[in-house]
Amino acid sequence: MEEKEISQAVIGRLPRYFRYLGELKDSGIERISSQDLSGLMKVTASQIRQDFNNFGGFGQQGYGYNVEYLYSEIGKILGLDRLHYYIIIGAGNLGRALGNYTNFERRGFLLKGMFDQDPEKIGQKVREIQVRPMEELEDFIDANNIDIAVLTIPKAGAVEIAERLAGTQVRAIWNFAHVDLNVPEGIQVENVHLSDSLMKLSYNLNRYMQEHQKA
Amino acid sequence: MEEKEISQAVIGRLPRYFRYLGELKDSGIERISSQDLSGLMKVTASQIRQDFNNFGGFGQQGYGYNVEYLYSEIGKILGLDRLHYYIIIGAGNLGRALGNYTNFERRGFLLKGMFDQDPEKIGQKVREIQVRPMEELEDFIDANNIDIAVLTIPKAGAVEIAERLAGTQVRAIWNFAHVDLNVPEGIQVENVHLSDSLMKLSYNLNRYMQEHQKA
DNA sequence: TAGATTGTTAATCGATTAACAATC
DNA sequence: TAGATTGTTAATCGATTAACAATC
Repeated sequence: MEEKEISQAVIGRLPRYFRYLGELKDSGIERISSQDLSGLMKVTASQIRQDFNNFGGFGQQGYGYNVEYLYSEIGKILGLDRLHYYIIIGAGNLGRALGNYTNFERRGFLLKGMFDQDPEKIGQKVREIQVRPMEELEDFIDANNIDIAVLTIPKAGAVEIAERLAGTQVRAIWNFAHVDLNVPEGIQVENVHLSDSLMKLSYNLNRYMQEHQKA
Repeated sequence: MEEKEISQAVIGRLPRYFRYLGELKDSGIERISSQDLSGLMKVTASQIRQDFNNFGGFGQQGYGYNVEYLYSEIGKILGLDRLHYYIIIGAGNLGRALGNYTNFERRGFLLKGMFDQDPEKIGQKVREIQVRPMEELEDFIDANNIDIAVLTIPKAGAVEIAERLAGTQVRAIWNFAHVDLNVPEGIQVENVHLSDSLMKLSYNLNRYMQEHQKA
């Protein structure tokens, strides 16, 4: 069933290519060589060509890559050519912040619902979306063709909610809870562990200061 | 000046070790072998031992690792044994969400100030912290021993603000703006590109669906 | 002591970079 | 055609895993 199986290292670089190509496109640039893109993005031209060739040849010898075409192809690879309906579970600060972040809509990610277990929060509005009680989760997912769930609840409840989601048609969880979810294969999980990221920054900060004998 | 230079792959795993060890500690477990930790964390025992040995031997043959000791050592490596004062630049939804996230305080990251250029936002409060105008940035950093700046502003202004920060004592930028900052070496940048993360999830979701011929 | 488990070296695997023939 | 630049193979580099001697 598997195709060639692209490594996650490559996938992880695609959004950045997509961003740079979008900017090139917006500034009216028609074509670009791997060499020029390399200079811009500070990665090797070799890596750029290898990465793109994982998906078949997008370029042309002697010419380079057509910016608009490449942009659109990478968008397709990333699944941005179709709509995704998502819900946010957890209407706390972070959940509401993400719910208000309208940029995702531009990429085809449409917020359909928000959920929380706190009676205080139920009924509150984020943009046009009303916060719903957790009891309605499964029915709502069914009725609204939800395929992505964003988890912005404390770690305590996250594992259990992930299990509930596994029983629905949701096939992707964007997990902001600071815990590793254990979901059946077939459900994709992308973790955003903010405190891990902060600790990494802290490590690099402290190491640099030590190496340079700061006060 | 460089020491052994630990790879970022290893650094990236430290916070997760730290989290698991904290949980083990909290449940009263005194010691653990790389093998048992391996089962728990779903990484190889070999990798665990290699990772820890980058920093010198924390274990003991025939015994394993003392949970409390290892936890505290990794904390030190991550720089969590000292206080970090940080500011948030950009008092929008995300900035306020992060400002309200009190868990960082427990790790020694103390929010000292918030900044925004929008006159509407200036004076607003997040916890005890009042949002300040951008003009006060440099003086405030100086006066309050800030070493970390969190950037939660739109990409348009981020590059310029990063340049301003480069002239201050700030030595680490936690960047949520969707743009690559160009700072002098010596300033650490950790990017959290949420839309990149969402696109990665989208890729994996779509690939899986295609492979499994969903409707 | 015998058993367990680390620390560390060696082997493997995968990802990145270099090189160059194919070709526009 | 000559020049440019890809696509792709080969070489290198780094990270992960396996193996085992050291040692608690």
